Amino acid sequence: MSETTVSKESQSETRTLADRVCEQIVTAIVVGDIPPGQKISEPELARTYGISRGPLREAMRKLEALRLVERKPHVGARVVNLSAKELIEIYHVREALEGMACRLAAQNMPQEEIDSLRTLLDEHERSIEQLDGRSYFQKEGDLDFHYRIVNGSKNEKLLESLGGDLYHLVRMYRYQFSVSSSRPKRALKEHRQIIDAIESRDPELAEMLMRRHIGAARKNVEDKLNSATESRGE
Amino acid sequence: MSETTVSKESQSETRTLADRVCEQIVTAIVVGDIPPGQKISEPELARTYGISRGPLREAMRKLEALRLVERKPHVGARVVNLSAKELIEIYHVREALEGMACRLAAQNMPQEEIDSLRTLLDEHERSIEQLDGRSYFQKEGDLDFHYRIVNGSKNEKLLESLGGDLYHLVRMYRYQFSVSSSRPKRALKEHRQIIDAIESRDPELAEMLMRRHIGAARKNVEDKLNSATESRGE
DNA sequence: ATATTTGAGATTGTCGACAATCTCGAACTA
DNA sequence: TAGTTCGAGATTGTCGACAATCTCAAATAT
Repeated sequence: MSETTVSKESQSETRTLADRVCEQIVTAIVVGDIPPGQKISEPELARTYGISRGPLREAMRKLEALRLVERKPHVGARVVNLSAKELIEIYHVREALEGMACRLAAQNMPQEEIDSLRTLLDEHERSIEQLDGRSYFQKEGDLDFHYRIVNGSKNEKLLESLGGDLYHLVRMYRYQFSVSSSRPKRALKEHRQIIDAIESRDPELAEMLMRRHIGAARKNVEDKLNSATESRGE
Repeated sequence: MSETTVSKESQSETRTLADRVCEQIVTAIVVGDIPPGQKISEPELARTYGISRGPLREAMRKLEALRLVERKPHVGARVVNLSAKELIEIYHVREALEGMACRLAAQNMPQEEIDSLRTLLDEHERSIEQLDGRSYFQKEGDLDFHYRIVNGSKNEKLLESLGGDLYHLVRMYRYQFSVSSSRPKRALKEHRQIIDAIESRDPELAEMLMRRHIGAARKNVEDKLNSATESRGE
């Protein structure tokens, strides 16, 4: 798991057992080891991770807060199964939220963070040219970029809303459908345009570019979903 | 507590003990019975509500997800104490999110919900004229309006992001600072303008009015906070 | 043969107790 | 006297067991 997408409390290594297991389960769900829609048995998972049901239940609560599992009283927990509609909804929310984040980043992001982000984009470019690192960067690197923008907005509540749960869902979707952004070079170019606008301290342009960028990603997702469903005759 | 601001799982009366207690604590925190910054003792709260520590800990997890309490491992939980900065941040997030919600509502809100919302606004007007019901509607009624708009957007993820935690924080703040919206009549007028735009199926206008409405509310909050802090010489 | 009911099995919710960790005041030292 | 160290007390984290509830298949009735 990439460190930059993880909230700050991970720095203290004396985290509680429930928190560590929760993080493990998050990864297991995101990468598909525990498939969507899978019913979760508490005793079974507790044995799997070698802990008791107490901490595991706490972890489940946290997963529920992250919208990665849904629980019904006296029935049990299931891993979420994103519908196409929900996935599109998430992109709409991101459009609004990250649009604002980008505008704020153009006002508040420190120069050093901008420089660091440019370095990250250079790494992305290299990993696109040499295809071996490709899958990682397409899956996680893109969200790293977006996370840093939101972080640069210096709006804590915005970071909570986006990073709290939406990003995990997006990550899960990408692994689940193994979607590689159709044109990584184009995405990289758009990322560069966005960081340019931020460095120019041009809030309106930055917001517009980010909204367009996410909108394009949404359209890409819609197309893939459509072609997938109609080929399955659904 | 107003029923309309509560998520749908409350319909089944066979909720789990932890969920019911959680709801009680939410109310206690929002209305200030448990003041912001207060340290929460698990055994004490468990005795207060007549339950064991198990369910109470689950309730605490849920409260943490609602951003109403903050927990540190091996230290304990405290009720959040919103800083002025965070409060303003919340209004910014609402501006972006509810702006989009309003645009979507103009496209998707069923006519019957629009009619129902107009009825609600009539009630608000009556409660403003006769001052006795005033405090309730200023505290909760306004959020009822906003909640219905978001609900009318028919975007589930949007509802989760806004209704999940932000609204509770706004409610808490209003009770805590006992802020009455400075000009309830003006707010009511703006609400009517917004619902008009939605019924006219004019997404751009609806979004613009909502953003302006929340922006004005934010400015109002900023002014109150500034006058409050400078009078205290902080 | 289909629909309804019932009951065994498993799962979740709840509880009390023990262990690990932190807090904070008192004793001690420079 | 001020600063530091140490330990008693309280609090949180973890565990295993019991009770309440749901699931689902088998048996019965129509």
